[in-house]
Amino acid sequence: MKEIESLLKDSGVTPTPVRMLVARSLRDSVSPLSLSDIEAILESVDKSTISRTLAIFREHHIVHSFNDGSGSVKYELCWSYGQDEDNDRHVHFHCEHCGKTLCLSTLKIPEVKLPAGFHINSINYVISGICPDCFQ
Amino acid sequence: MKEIESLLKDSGVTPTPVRMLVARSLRDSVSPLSLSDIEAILESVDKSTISRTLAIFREHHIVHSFNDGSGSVKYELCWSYGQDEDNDRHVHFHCEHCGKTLCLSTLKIPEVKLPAGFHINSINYVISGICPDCFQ
DNA sequence: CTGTGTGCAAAGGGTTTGCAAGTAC
DNA sequence: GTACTTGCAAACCCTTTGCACACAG
Repeated sequence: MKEIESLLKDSGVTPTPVRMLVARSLRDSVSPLSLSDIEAILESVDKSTISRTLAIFREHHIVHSFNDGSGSVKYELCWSYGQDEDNDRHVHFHCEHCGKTLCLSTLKIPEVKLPAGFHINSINYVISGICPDCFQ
Repeated sequence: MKEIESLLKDSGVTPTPVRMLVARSLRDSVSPLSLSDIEAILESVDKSTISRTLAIFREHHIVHSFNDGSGSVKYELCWSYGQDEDNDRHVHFHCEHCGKTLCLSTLKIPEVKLPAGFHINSINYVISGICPDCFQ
């Protein structure tokens, strides 16, 4: 597992205590987290600071964000940093019952052939439904 | 082109003037619209009414909504009403420059094979990038 | 008279910004 | 001292809700 501190440094971000905490929360979570998820985990850190931290992380491609339809944006670490860029293009599953968003890292997003002239930055592939835990 | 009035009636929704206007806005737009897009088109109609109208449309599967990452939910008519359900599972493209979201109706969302136990309700496939008009 | 539909104002949630105090170099 | 980081409060955007009036059957 990559060291959080060197991940930040290598990305050109000063590893302050708060930034380490935010990055560690994301690393230790089994699923992507929203700003308020992180706020709940790091009780002592202000949400505005978390917001700014996540913005910095995004600019430096330490995290990527996506919208799972839950109403709040979710963040996860870009572990593909420095590797094959496509490593982070995987499918997410949003459970409409428990509200969790799962990261199906083994499922790569199938690409489609766009008409000429479109330039792709990122792809958001979210499946909504009921997860195995919630399906009785 | 299907008549708006019969679309509403057939779906069990009373075709009031405001509802017709909202449905027509969606039908006449080349791209999916947000609540505030519709509010801007229908200057005289209150946003709360539009919000309630869209909620009713959603319940009756007259429109479907999705999140393009722009910050506001986009709506479009379900033209596949009464037909093959998968007709509406197509790809969207969100331009990060002009902010428009295009509906690539010819591109069906490629499906992935989920592990057992997941139950799919809907799939959201949005590509973000620069559209041909904005790419110099 | 009773249902339903609508507009206005206000509240709600999620996120960001202004500003001032604190910290590191 | 200078630049960066943080917390608090307030603002912001988008959407929904409460309430009262209007209208149709």
